Amino acid sequence: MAQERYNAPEREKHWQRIWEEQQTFLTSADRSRPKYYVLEMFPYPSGRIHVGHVRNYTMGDVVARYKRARGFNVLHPFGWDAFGLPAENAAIQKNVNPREWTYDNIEAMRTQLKRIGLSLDWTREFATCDPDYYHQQQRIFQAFHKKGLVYRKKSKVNWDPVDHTVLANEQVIDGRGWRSGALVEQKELAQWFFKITHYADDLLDGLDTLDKWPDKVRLMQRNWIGKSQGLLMRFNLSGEKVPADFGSVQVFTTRPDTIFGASFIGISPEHPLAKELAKTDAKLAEFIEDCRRIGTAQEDIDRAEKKGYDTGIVAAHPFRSTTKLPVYVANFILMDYGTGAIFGCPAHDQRDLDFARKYKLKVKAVVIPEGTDPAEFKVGDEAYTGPGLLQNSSFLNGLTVEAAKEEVAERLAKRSMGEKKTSFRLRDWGVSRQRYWGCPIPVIHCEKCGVVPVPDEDLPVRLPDDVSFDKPGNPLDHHPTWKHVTCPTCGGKATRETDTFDTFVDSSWYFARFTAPHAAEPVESAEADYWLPVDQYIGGVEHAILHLLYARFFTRAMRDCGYLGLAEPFNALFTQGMVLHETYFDDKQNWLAPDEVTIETENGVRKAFRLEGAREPVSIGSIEKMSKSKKNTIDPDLFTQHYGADVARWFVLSDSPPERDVVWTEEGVQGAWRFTQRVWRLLNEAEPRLAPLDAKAPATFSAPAQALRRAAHKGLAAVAEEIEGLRFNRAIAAVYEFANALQAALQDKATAGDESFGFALREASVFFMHMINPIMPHLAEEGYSLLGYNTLLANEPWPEVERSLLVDDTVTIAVQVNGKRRDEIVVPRNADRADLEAAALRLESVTRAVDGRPIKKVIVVPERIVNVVA
RNA sequence: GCGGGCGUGGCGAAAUGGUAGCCGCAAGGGACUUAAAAUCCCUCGGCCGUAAGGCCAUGCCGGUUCGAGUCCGGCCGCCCGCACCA
Repeated sequence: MAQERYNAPEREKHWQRIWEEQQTFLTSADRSRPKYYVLEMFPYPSGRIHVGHVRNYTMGDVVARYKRARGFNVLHPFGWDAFGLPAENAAIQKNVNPREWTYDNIEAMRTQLKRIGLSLDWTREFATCDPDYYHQQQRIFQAFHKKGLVYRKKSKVNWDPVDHTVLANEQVIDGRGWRSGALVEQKELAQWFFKITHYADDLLDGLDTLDKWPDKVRLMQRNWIGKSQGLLMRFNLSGEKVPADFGSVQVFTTRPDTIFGASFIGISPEHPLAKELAKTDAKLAEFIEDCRRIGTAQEDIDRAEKKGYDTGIVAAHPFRSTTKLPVYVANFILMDYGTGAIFGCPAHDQRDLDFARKYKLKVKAVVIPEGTDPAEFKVGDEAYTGPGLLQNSSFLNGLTVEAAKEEVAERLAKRSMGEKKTSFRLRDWGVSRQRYWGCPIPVIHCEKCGVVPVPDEDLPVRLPDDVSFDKPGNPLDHHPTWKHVTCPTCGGKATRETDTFDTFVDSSWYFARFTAPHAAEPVESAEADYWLPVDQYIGGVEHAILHLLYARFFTRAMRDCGYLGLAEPFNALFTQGMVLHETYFDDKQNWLAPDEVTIETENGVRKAFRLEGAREPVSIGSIEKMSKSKKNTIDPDLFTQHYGADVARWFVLSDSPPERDVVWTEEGVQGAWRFTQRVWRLLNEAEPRLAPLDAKAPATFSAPAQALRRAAHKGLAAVAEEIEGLRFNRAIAAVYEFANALQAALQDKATAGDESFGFALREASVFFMHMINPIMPHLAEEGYSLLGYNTLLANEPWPEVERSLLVDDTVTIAVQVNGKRRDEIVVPRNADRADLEAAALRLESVTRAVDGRPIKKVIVVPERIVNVVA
């Protein structure tokens, strides 16, 4: 064929210009069509897009383009999660202004993203650091405050004494600040909290309605909320050492039924009683200090041995006055959960058992599995936590675990020694950050009036631009003038709150703001009511808990403040996999980037060589998540300039299911690139043979024409179905399958001069462009234009398939003998059971396999299988 | 430790309880070419067999079923999440 190669980079620019000129992807105000809101999690503007972005945004774009073609009114917006630490780090390291740095990054990334050809409505773009956005966020805070959903309390933070800054858990490495290396201190600071626990039950119950979320994510949220029903029990204390005001200790338990198996009381090292005792007990103080040194990291706690300190105090058993329980301070009891105190029942709790064995405490089994002889039942190294009947338990003997729980609760309640209590693991959301680059918390601290919200007319509280990062600590705090204000209530001297919001606050309502991004209110009811919820939300599974839980909380809180009319923001959630790449390193353990090496295959073994210099051999490492530190990244921008966006879009969705990780390989890219060229070639071969644009459908189709039509209609239907299910890899397989059929049809000499084939070929070619359009929109427009159309494919509706062409007249079904496949037969689709049975029994292969045995029965499943049982 | 998921060709993968391996990648052979690239055609799970055909095969062992990659039970291995949560 004489046609030129498809010049993707050049043609892609062309079509992107046309789309932009014609405002093709502007959100329509048309309310007559059903709406569809597709959203991908917005990115942090780091400065460069990476391949993971390409995959994430392409997935959303495929859905958006497909739904548009299906007649939906689509909202597909984009924005920037633009507050956060990296901007401050850049300010410190490169002496740039965080605001300028951020907006420069946004500018650069927007340019890169536009080269991907995403069908976004860019008129709705905003960044969370836009004063307009954080202005509205401050107003939401005031509304939450008024509603009682916000409060201030003292809370522990990781404090870096050198940098004068609060550190996130991940910034504390081996107990030291990641930048300063200073030993991190635990410090109490007054912090702002959102009362997410107010919605704990609702957030939990709501999960049941989210049937289009991955079960995994729902389970993670359920565990995070961690609801448990239990009992608060009071134990009276006695002993010389009992401090004043500590006559009793409150314990939370989910196993009150095991009370007769109790052998000790355990309290957290941070429990008030422990702290009080430590004042006069130096050894205890030392023990508590030791516990603190274990740290808060999961790994450390896991590795730590269970340890306790006997306080010498004893607690009275509530039902058996002769039993006294020693009170231990124990390192495995968390102050944050329940009451920070437990009663230990070693036989039925593994941790208690480990503890009891170490300190030689009594282990008494009080629950035994039904049907087991109590005399035989022994607790060894494993606690028994299953169901069973109570024994050795006075009035509880013979009861089930459930009944015993009730009985204990009732008896204690009568004596005011216990009450039922539901506990949640979920804690209120601390939103204060001692940082500059975030949304200012709009309150003023006045010596006379206390905490005063900034009045609405004074909002927004803007971040000052003239900040200095010369000194350690929060620039807002040591800005010469910014924090000094007069109190809005009394007019006296006052200071601004210098904390800013956790950036998770910014991302907790942006999806709502997109429905009316320029409104003078946080949201515009009519718009929000029309567009919300998001119909399809797409993003990384790393946000499975925090971001998604906070957004669900915000939606409820905003509903209760009158902003929104719903509880659940995201109807369907999809979590996509990461993009991985092989790694390379030299003998000095220096990582090498993919474009610094060349791969050659010698005797079937892949070997890597350094491209520059002496071509020294280098090692091929494992396949890992693309990261700057391992240098195994691919720059989508460079890639797009060379191969085009369509190749990148096609490749990241091919091969692997979208929820799974995909490995970026040069071979895979080549395959995608070859396919774009093949599409172009096929179209150019087809074009001269197409029926004219205005040709009427012929009355009858030749066999090859009919076969092509079947392939086209089946292909189109398959692509539609797979995109609906977000199975993009399978959509791509269906396109390949159709392309193979089209190619075979074009090579078929019998079609020369066949008019009905020309018609079928036009139809098939048009369908072909529709099939690839969601994934390779530029090539699809180019091809559509080649076929003689002067409208944009992006505006064309998805063609209707003829259902009759989706089913074949004949089917091939397998014939089994005793469940083993022996043959296959081609039969009319509607052949009845008797015909199928007869056809199968006629087969020589069946006779041979039956080998003279009597036939017991024949299983016939029309259109599926015949199984002869002999 | 607890919870969840996954184990299928050389690789990524596909398969409403009904012909295991669609599609792609890699590999091998051939055509075209002065040559290469590109493209096109063929082969491609393993074993036995000249062939026809047969046997084995979805991590391992068992079960249910006419029929199991798929359902159930028990192991083994890998991955992910987490909360020592009373």
